[in-house]
Amino acid sequence: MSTEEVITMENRILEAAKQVFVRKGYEATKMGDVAAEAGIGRTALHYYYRTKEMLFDAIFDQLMGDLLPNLGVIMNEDLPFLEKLPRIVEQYVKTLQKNPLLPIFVISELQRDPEHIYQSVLKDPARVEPIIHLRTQIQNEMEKGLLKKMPLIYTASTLVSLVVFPALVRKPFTAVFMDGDAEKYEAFLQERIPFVTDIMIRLLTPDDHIQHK
Amino acid sequence: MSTEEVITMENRILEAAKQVFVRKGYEATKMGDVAAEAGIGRTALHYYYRTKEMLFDAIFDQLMGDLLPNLGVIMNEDLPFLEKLPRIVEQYVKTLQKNPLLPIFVISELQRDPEHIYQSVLKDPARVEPIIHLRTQIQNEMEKGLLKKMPLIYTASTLVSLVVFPALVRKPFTAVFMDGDAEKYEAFLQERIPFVTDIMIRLLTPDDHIQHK
DNA sequence: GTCTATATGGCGATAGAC
DNA sequence: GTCTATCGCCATATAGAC
Repeated sequence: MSTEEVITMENRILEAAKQVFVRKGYEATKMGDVAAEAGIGRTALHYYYRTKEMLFDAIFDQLMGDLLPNLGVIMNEDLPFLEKLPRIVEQYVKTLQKNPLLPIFVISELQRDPEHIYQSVLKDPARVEPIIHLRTQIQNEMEKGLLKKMPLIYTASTLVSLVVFPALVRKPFTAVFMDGDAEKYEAFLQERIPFVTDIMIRLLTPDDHIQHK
Repeated sequence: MSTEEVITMENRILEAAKQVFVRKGYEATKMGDVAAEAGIGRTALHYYYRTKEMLFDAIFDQLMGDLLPNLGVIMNEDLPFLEKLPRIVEQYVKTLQKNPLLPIFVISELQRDPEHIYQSVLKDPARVEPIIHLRTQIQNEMEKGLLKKMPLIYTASTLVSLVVFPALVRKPFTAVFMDGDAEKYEAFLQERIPFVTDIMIRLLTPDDHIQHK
């Protein structure tokens, strides 16, 4: 599947397009911007990709793929959910740190053209399966009393909110809480991993295991 | 401050502009879109607002103001933080429900032109004061041992993540978890208020008050 | 004060030169 | 296969009519 990174014009363009589209969003990106980033003329770009939409489609799937790297592997491991959880959070946070602009890009695209995202995720079973598997596991463990019973959306929304949102508001939070020191904020995101894990564990541990009141 | 809502052409345009800018974002909004929404000719709009930027500036502050309505009042009340918290969460969630598209609009603008947001928030002391006051209160109560000690950003990021993110991903979450039933999702956001409050309270209650291990 | 005809510029796309 | 000259459209902006 990996064709050893040949440095063709195509690849240079795709790399440039990824950068620019993610940084500025679809609407604000002009073909000229991508051309400049790739170091070619504005109209020359049209030889390789006849329309803006085609160029965008070419990079979109790759970008989506960046978001679920080793995550699928972890989700499929044969461990109780509460033991998987720390590794899921860690992997999730680190993936978002490696792709700092991706969350806002996805959110924006979700607004501009929701179907596009849905299709991209749904068309590849490798992207859906781990999630389905995890959902089934959670529901099973709730049945067995290993996890506190609650509608799945409570679990999902809490986990995703806690992990994704701080990455999404990186810029303003860095400005407000870190005096603009970007590295300090990245360090915070790291330190925060066990903190988030802890919240989730407390949330999902059945009452009879911890509570006493 | 409220000049009794005169229905002038100006007001119609501002109302139209708010709608369209929030729905489509700055880049994707064309002057013609706003004109159509206001029911006037495309070029006629330029009489009232010479440039797109000027029109945008005219509505931007109003939009920001929508986000902090009664929230300031609550923040300034003279109650222990843990008792304020339920009301803050409730007010916050309800404000975001009344302005469903605002969160994503703000996030997008934050990417496009961060300074603009900062200025808008900072220039009005009424918008900053309650936050400063709340911050001071939290720090005081942590000193006194009424709240568990932790860096402020942990408290802030957790609260804001839990409240804002689910509103931000309304669309996809409704599609995935509610079979597209928008009302069910809004109901979920409501039910979720005590759930979020609970997480925050557990997070901030000092160990010696609840733990026994 | 309200609106329109027209100018100006930029962007995406095509046809065709090297 | 690689790139450029050029077209045509659409959006913003202005000058000026009613």
